[in-house]
Order: sequence, then C-alpha cells, then structure tokens
Amino acid sequence: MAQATGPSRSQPATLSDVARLAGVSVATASKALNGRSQVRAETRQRVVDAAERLSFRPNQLARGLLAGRTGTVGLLTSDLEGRFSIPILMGAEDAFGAGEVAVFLCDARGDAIREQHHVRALLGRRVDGLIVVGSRTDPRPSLGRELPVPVVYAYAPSDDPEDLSIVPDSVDAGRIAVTHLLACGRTRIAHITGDPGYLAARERSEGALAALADAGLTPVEEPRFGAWSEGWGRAATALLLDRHADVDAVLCGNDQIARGVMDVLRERGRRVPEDVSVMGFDDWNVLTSGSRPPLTSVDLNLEQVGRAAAHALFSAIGGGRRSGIEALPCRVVIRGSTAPLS
Amino acid sequence: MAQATGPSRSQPATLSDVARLAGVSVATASKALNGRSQVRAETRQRVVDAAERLSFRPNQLARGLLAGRTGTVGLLTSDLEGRFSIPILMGAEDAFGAGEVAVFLCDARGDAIREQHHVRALLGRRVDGLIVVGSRTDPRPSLGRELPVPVVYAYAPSDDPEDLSIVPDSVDAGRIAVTHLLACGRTRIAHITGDPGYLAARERSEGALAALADAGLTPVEEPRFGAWSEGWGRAATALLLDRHADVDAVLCGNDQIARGVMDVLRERGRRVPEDVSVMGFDDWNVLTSGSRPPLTSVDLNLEQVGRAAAHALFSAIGGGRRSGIEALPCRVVIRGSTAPLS
DNA sequence: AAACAAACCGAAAAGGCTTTCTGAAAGCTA
DNA sequence: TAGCTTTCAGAAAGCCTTTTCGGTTTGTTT
Repeated sequence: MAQATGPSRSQPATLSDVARLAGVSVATASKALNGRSQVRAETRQRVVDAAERLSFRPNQLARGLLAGRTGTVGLLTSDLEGRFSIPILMGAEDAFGAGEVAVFLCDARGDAIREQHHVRALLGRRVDGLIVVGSRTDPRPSLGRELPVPVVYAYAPSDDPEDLSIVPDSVDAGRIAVTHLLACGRTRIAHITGDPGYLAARERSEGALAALADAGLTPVEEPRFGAWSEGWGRAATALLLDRHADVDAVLCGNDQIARGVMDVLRERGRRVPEDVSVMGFDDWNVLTSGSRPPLTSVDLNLEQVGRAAAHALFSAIGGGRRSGIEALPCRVVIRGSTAPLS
Repeated sequence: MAQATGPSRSQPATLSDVARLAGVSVATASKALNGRSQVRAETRQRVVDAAERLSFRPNQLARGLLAGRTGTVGLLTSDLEGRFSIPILMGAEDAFGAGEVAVFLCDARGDAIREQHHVRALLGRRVDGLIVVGSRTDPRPSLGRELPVPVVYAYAPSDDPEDLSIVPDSVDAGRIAVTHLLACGRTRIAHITGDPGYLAARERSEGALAALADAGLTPVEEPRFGAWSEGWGRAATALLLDRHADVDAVLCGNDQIARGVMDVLRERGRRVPEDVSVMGFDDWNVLTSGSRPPLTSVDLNLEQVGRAAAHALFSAIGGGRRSGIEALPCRVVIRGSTAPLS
C-alpha cells in the first residue's frame, strides 16, 4: 500500500467537511454546534453526529482571528528552575486551565533581551494578556505602559506603580512567624537570615522585629544576615550559641538555613523543640518533612499568588483596571520544630 | 479629551495599515516584509519603515491559518510540582524557544480525564505536536495512535512501543554509580533505595548489581527497598550498621535517602567519605550542596532529555518517524561525599 | 383560500495574511 | 519604431469560522 498519507497525517476535519456530511451549509453547521437557536432539533442532531464521526474540533485560530480574542495568555518567567516560579505558574495554570484559556510558557532565563524577544513573539500570537513571574520579591523593570494587552506581575512586582503586581506579604510573614514563637512562650528569640541584598530577607526581618517590639521584646542579638544556605545556618548557629547560650527560639530566613541551624543545635546538645524552637520560611516540603523534627515554616501561599494574578489578568482583559502592589497573606505551617515551653 | 480608547487599548496594526501608510497594496507589503524578490529595493524600504512606525507584528493566527502550521507545540505534564517535570520542561522550552516555536503548557495534575481534556483543547488550537512529560519512569498509557500530530514522551515512556519515548537510562545510572565507588577502591558496598513500586528504583538497583557482578563482587547485603525519604535513609542505615559494621560505601536510591544516611553515619562516628563513601541519585542541588560534605550524585541529565524530546518532535513534525524507547546516558557528579580509600 | 407570522436554512462577508496569477511599465534588441 | 523580455505592483483566491441578513418553507389565522 503505497499510501501517501498515513492515518496520523490526515488533515483535521473542517466545518465544511462536517456540513457536507450532514447535508447542510457551513453556516447551519456552525449554528448547530454552537447552540444557536435557529436550527431544527433534528438538523442539529445530524450535524452533531457528523461532527462526532469526523472527530471535528473547531479551529481556534480561525475563531480567534474572527473574535479578536484568542483565549491565550503568555506566562513569562525569569527562571523556571527557581523555587518560586513553579507554584505561581501552577496556580495560574490552574485558574486558567479550568476555562477556555491556554497558557504560553516562556522562560527568559533572567535575560532582558530574551524577555523582550518573548514579549514580541507573544504579541505576534495575539495573546490576550501577560503574567510576568519573577524569581525574587525585589521590584523588576516594568515591561512598559505601551503594551496592547494587560500585564500582571507576580511575586516580583513591577517598579512602575501604574502596573498591577501580586506579591506575598513578606513583612506580615515575618510578623506571623514571631507571633507563633511568642505564642509558644518563647522570649529569647534569635534571627538568622539570608542575603541582605534580597528584599525578602529585609522585609521578613522587619516584620519579625516589629512583632517583637509590639510584645515589648527585642531579639537576643542583631539579626544575622548571610546567605540562603544550610552552611550559613550552621556557621551562624555556632556563633549564636557561643554568645547567647540562653536562646530559646531561632527564626530562620528560609528552610535551608533552618536545616543548618537544627543540625548544629542538635550537635551542641540542644533539644528541638523543647530547648529551642526553630522555624523557617518557604515551606519547601523536601526540607521541612525530612528534618528531625519536621520543620515549622511560613508558607508563602504562592499558588494563591498565581491564582490571584490569573484572576486579576482576567478582569483586566475584561476591562477592569487595577494598579499598585497587592500583598497576599502568608500562613504558618506548624510542625514538630516548634512547641510551647513546658 | 474624551477619547474612547486609551493608548493600551488600540488595536495592533495590520498589514493593510502598513500597506496604506507605505502607499502600496497588501500583497506588496507582504512580499516586502517577507523578503520575496518581487519588490524594488526602494519600495521595500518604504514598507519596512511603515511597519516600523506602526510597530507592526504579523498576526500569527492568520499566518498559521493559511500555512496549516502554527508553530506551536503542547507540553503536557502530569505534575508540575514534581521534581522531574521541570528540568525536562526547561530543556524543551530551551530547544523550542530558540526558534519560532511557542509552547503551550498544560498540567494534567495526574488526572487522565483532565489530560484528555487538555489534548482536545490543544488539538483545537492546532498545535504542530505534543510532548508528554511524566513524573516517574514507569510506562504510562499512550495517548493513542490516531492523533493528527506527532507525540513524543519524555521521562515516562509510553506503553505503546510504536510511540517514541525519551528517558534517562536508569540501569546505566546504577552502573556508573557503582563504577565510581569501585574506582574509589570501595568493595563493601551497601544499597539503600526507595519504593520498589518505582521502576526507577528497580532499574538503578539492577544496574548497580550488574556492575558489582562484573567486578566479581556482591553487595554487603540485599538491597534495602523502602521509601524515597530521609527518614527511611536514617532508619535503614541504623539497621545496616548493626549488621555490617565494615561497610565502606552506601549507594542511595536518591539524594534524600543519602541525606538521611549521612546524618546517621555521622552520628555513629563514621567519617564521610574517609570511612564510608555515600552517593545519591537525581543531583538535586538543594540537597547535594547543603550536606556535610557535599553529596556526590548521579545527574539524570533531564534537561538533555527535554531537549532531545523537543528535537525528536521537530523531526517528527518534519516527517521523520522514530519509535521505541531511547535511553539517554546519565553522569556522576563528584562532590565531597565520595573519595578514594587512603 | 389568502394572508401573515414563525421557524429554519444558506449565501456572503469579515478577520489578517500569503501566494499565484495577471497586468503594466520599463528596458532591451533588431 | 515594432516587438521582445524583465521587473515590479496589484487583484483575487484561499485558509476556517462566525454572524448577519435575506430567502424559503411550514404552520396559523381569518
């Protein structure tokens, strides 16, 4: 059988194929399939059957061309491997995927040139809107006000206050973390955190100190800024214990630092959580669940950030216009590493 | 100025806008912009200038409608949060993004119904092909042979040998891991691994045992299957040391298990790597870099899997037809947790 | 039976682009 | 100058769908 086209090469059926098979015009076929009211029930059924037989799927390109809306959005992330892009991306995909919207994924690899390239390509495909996902909470350059479609920034806010940005509330995150430690009866609290070049580090710290101040307390020492790593957590803990042996809680800038802190506490004979409570930020499961004991952490609710961004984009496409930075609350996930003083 | 449309609402320029501004017909404008040879240089320049002035981007919908190819592909992942989808997705995005292809991302959340729904939606958008990314290496149900576009499976192979699947070579991964340990002079090697319900666990094990057998060795005890967690790593190590105190290397089924193993070795007074070498699989940076010492691990080269899948899809779209399971090599990333016996 | 309304179906245009084909102008040869 | 070839520009068709509008059929009313 020297057949030119195998089964999997055959062109998808078009509406006129369906119409021909059903013995009606394309106009009627279209109306029948789209539930328009100007077709007899019997005719509609013939069309539906024909469409079924040919496994007809309406060509969204043609539809989009006509409607002026494509039902697609661009998701522009700056680093896919980053820990933070993914949950946001999931939330957005989730919010969109339920409906009729498809998502173009683009990874700019943190390169502004490549980002610009992707924006152009997406606009060429006539996306209805864009979500820009950053990898850290520091403000990033705006894509500009002249874009023909709405844009929502997620996690990393735009530096233009006219843009709409959805971010986790880092200050509040620090605050609720300390509130939890206070609720556990801890009063001699240390704070070991990451790179001070990150806004997230500074804001979490700010919220933590504010919550302490509200309780009439100060940390046992100045917050220790360093790196976002287990190694820094270990090193800082050694220093901390040498100077402030009476510490009863350590608030860590992220889960990796917390892992390092807990390791050294254990080695120095401190029991967690009995002697010292420890908590982190980010609630990264691979770190929180494997530790001894499992780590209490502040979840940034990133999926919710993604969903909120998607919904905001929806309403912006519909004409609703918001701007500024909207900060979403975080939540403490309590595990074994924090407990009331007995 | 009661202007109806703000700057960001204006419709994007069309080719006929460009043509009008340049004082030519749309046909000429099209030819000018696409480098066709039937336009005078001077005319072409006028068109190019006009396009520039209007920041014209050709509508890819219209183009795709005409060409029968859209320059889009669907990336169907079964769990975005999964550790393995992301690098593959990056590799694919990378391979595509360089050119003229845009990627629709869909997450089926491991649900077959939702997957089917996404496939339909993607076909409606006339994607040129599909990549299906799984979350584990066990075979998964094929999408079927009757799809109008080519499909490539990545990481999780299709259960239909007529489909093309790109996977990491798990057997070889086990083999090269043991080869590395042997090269370090280790001979009393234990194997602690994860859930035996996972093909990856069984195949890595198989490769490891084969390499040992090739060297005329057997492991110090039967491989211990359990869970993919630090907790299991710790528990299994305790059992191991009780029975085989003379072990000089532990090959772990993944990096999390390896972390648990190393923790208990340290607590039992074994030095890593001097007394016992430890290695894992997956090369998950957050785990390998934070441990003491940094963990040697087998990298599955997942980005390469993604790139290979993208390239395979390209050539399939072009008509090239391959099938079966293609296994790509892995590589050992040597860090501080393995070293030659001194 | 005539007149009218209602129900149903189809022709055609639109959306933005590419491509083919036809036509006009320019340049060349004899 | 007549006749030829090149070179360049435009008209129109086509891709697939939706929607408007006009036309035909059927049913209802007097």
